[in-house]
Amino acid sequence: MLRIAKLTDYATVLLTTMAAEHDTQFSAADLAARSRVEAPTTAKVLKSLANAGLVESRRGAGGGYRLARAPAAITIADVVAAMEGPIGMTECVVDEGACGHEGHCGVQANWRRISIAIEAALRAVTLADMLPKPALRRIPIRVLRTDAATS
Amino acid sequence: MLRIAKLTDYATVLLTTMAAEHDTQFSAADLAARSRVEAPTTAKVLKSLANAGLVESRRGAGGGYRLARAPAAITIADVVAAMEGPIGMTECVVDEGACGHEGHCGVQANWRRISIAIEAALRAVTLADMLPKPALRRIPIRVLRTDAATS
DNA sequence: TTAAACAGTACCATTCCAGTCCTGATTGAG
DNA sequence: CTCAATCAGGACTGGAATGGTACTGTTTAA
Repeated sequence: MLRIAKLTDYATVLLTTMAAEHDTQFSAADLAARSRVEAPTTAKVLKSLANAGLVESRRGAGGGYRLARAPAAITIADVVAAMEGPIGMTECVVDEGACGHEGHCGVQANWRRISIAIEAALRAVTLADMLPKPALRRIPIRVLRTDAATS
Repeated sequence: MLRIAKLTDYATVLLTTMAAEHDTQFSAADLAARSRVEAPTTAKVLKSLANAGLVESRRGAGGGYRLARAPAAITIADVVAAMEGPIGMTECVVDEGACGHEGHCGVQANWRRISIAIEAALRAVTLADMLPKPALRRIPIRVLRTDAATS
């Protein structure tokens, strides 16, 4: 568990396909065929990505979609946020005041810090990294942790 | 989005309550009252936690629950796994072979690496860290990233 | 023997998600 | 100017998952 939505997964697949030729414009149907994602689903995902500004659309005959930025400038955090809204592990991280326990909840602040760490990890990976030429590299990411120690 | 389940959130609240006096035994009703989580929900969560081995239960009159290990030895990754199953951002990370796109999917391996990074972040935070005495400390976590560079 | 307390299961209502379809607006080409 | 290609936006539906709740059984201490 702790899954991203399927549509978010499809979004990464579609965007990665576009990133492979990132100044090309693709029609939704073309992208669906290349990515092997169902055409109606592809169209739905691309609309969301366009609304979020990750891809640019051109309407009309000869229209299509292209990446709005360079692959290295689009992060997985961007994609998740575009498809699912703001990243937050608990409701209270995103919708302040939505949880009746806020006054006496001891873990709220800690979940907020964890959420920030997760988002940082997702922001460290870009579409360029997702291209299928995997060679590994380890990079250190700073993760907030609560502990009785100095900053 | 990218939420943990509410029950997982409740689990952290209950466990944190227990961690505050971690060699004490609590009845489910007592914990519910202290944590202000509904009693039936509390009972349900504690059963899951007991099955996962994070808490130990004693049945019968005078029974109850206590932490199975020291708070510093129980991580948020443990709690999430206990409540929601193995941590994985996409289905194919957890259930190999469940996705029809496995042969031609270029992002699968990268999602696996991202999932591992997320899990590492969750494993870096323990119940002891969740106790409401927040003083921040930054620690570096190694996060796998795919990139055209050396290992 | 009895009451306290956990164990296991089953159930339901609600919400959410994935997938599809339809209609409308825009644009290039003939 | 007309038509076809293409995106935009919204509505709808079936199914699954979540979250709560309740009921029955088992164990244990007094």
